[in-house]
Amino acid sequence: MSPRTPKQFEKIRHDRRKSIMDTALEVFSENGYANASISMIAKKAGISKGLMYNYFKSKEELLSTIVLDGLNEMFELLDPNKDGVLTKEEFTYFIEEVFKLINEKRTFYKLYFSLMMQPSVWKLFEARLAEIIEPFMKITIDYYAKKGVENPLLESLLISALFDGIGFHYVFNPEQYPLDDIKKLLIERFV
Amino acid sequence: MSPRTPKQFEKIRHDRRKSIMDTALEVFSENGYANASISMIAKKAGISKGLMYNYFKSKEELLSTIVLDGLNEMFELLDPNKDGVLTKEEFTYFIEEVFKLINEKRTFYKLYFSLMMQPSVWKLFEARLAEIIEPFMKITIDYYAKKGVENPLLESLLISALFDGIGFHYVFNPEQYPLDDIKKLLIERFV
Amino acid sequence: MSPRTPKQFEKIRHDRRKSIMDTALEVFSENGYANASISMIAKKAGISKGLMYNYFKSKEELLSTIVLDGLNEMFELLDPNKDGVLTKEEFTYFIEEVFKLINEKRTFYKLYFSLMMQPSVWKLFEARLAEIIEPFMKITIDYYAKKGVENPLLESLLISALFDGIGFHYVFNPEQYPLDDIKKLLIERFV
Amino acid sequence: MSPRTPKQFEKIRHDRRKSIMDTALEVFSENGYANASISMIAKKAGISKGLMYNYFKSKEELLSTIVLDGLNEMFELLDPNKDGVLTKEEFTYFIEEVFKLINEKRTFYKLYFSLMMQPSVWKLFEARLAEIIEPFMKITIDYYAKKGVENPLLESLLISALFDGIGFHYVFNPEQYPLDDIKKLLIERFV
DNA sequence: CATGAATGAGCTTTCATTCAT
DNA sequence: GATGAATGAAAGCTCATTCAT
Repeated sequence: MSPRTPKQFEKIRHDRRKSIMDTALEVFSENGYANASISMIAKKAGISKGLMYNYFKSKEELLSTIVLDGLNEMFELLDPNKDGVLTKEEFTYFIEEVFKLINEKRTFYKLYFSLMMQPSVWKLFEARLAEIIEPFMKITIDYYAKKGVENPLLESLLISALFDGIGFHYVFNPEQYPLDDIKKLLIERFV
Repeated sequence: MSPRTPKQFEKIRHDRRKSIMDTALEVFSENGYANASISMIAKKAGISKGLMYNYFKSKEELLSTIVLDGLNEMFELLDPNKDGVLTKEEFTYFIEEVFKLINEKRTFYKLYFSLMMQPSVWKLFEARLAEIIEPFMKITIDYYAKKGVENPLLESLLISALFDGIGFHYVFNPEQYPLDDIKKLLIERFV
Repeated sequence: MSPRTPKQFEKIRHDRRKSIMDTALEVFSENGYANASISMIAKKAGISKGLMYNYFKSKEELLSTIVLDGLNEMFELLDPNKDGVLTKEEFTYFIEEVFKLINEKRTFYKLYFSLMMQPSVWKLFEARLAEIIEPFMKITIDYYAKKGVENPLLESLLISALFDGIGFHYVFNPEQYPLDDIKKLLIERFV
Repeated sequence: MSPRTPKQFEKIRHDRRKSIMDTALEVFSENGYANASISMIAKKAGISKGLMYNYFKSKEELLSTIVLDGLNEMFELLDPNKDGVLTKEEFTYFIEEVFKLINEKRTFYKLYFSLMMQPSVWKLFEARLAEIIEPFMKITIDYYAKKGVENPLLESLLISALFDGIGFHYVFNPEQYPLDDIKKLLIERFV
């Protein structure tokens, strides 16, 4: 039982931080930000309220960390990282990724939607989201332009509206939504 | 000098009630239900907090009155009232109506989205909304079936996701969204 | 249809006043003073809140008028008005009167008990009540003294405690309380 | 320096809880439940309003804890715990106990009376009180039956009315009430 | 590092009272 | 006289945040 090394301490801190964030995401997403209390989160995470403030300096910072983290994951998942060109196969793959995202990050997505509707809160994340949406729009516009679609921008707006609309409906009623069929249809129709 | 007649009282009540509801819709929509306080609403409506409760017996009743009223208007705007058959022209007209709705009731639409994300609150309105959505789904499914589309249900889900997605994006950034162009494209593509 | 005479106006005022007081007594007694609202009373009395304030300048004044009036009635019912001497028959009659009072003024009695327990409110009526209790005590003490009871004061305290205790129990559970039997026993035992 | 141990926390909680209950009993008893505000209690107890709700989840729970606690003490003080038979000495002792109770728990007794008069609140405690009153009635009825009194139930009602009536008067004016003399008289007369 | 008691601002709601008509 | 819309103070309660230990 030698004393813990600094690295071990850091790992403990990191793990705890992650566990708080996971718990908080769940609680925020379930109850809405305003209705979720720090007490609930702390209890569910198995720590004291005081300790929470050791990891996040306010409820708002906790939220914003969660959201920015989530957006970063989104960014990574969606980041094509391919220098400009998007083939048909790549676009198909891309859509698959979007749907994987919708499905895997359902909880996050729910929170994201609920925040989006509150300008007062949303302002915090708008900029970061733009960083994700912009390349997404650019790459699809390029794709449609190359494909010879009449108005690539509109086409691109259409498919992004579809992504959000589908995500919205799915998150709202995940059990009965035919997500896979919709995905296939989308690939048929929009690739 | 002479006391107010019942008719005068009724007018006062009606006007005030309307003004409270209008203000509240704005405040709820801007801040989310949970974040909007009765104080904010009262101040913005230029009345005392107490008076609110002369008109609505709770914050929840205020919300629910606003939402049900809005859904009723939606219902009237969208109610096809055509016994079963939907021609191409009618469907075009129908889409026009939906976009008119999105545009005119922007504030309400925003509130509607934000509530959808909070199951605890949403339960209050689910039933009424179903009455609107159900005939909408039915009529579009029928339309696509008659048109010979392979999977009418999926097609219908697709277009309803589009409506919500577009509404979502438009509400979010109404100045720059090319709503009319999108509408034209939608009619071209989905009618 | 000649215009109403001043006397008629006065009668209207008097009747209305009485009706407000009766209603208020009921409402106060049923709900307790603090839980009874002016709105409830006005509605139940069939008049507007504003008019209430035409008859009583505050809720407290309404209460105090009711209580003092009730105490006056008590006073009249119990006032022996017999110059000093109290025969056995008169004492029996007196006890009959007390029980009649308990029974007839059940509602008032309930209010009276509930107020008695709140020093802050009670102070208002203490003096008037003393005027009633004092001759009551005096006359019973005299009675017992003449009868040769060892300690007339104690005996008098005992019977007045009994009156209140019985009233208390009866008011609390009027259906099952054997008021008449208790009265007979009391006369047997204490006259 | 070192963090507080669970035992220390428990002591803090226990002490504070007791202090709040003591203060609240006084305030409720002095002003009546409805007229006593949490603010008053908190101020008198020297704590913030918020803290109250760390210890009792509502005003009603605070009241009900106090009353049930008091009734339990009553129960213990009065619980005969003697299997059926009640001798003359035991009955005397029993009356002594009742008077001790009236005297020691004056504040509680006052609250108890004031609550009794408000059916809406009283319902909460009725059942527990019945547990106390029932054996009390039973044991005295048995006693009087054995003694050969003509109507033991009436006799029992009489003495319980006396207990309440005396308590009532004593609580109302404790300084001048000859509680001991009354007690002696009661024992002479009713044992 | 960890705890949870404690605070205080702000929330929803109620209601006696006023007053323009 | 009569109405009820309107006010404002105060109630019960919640919760993010602080801090002594």
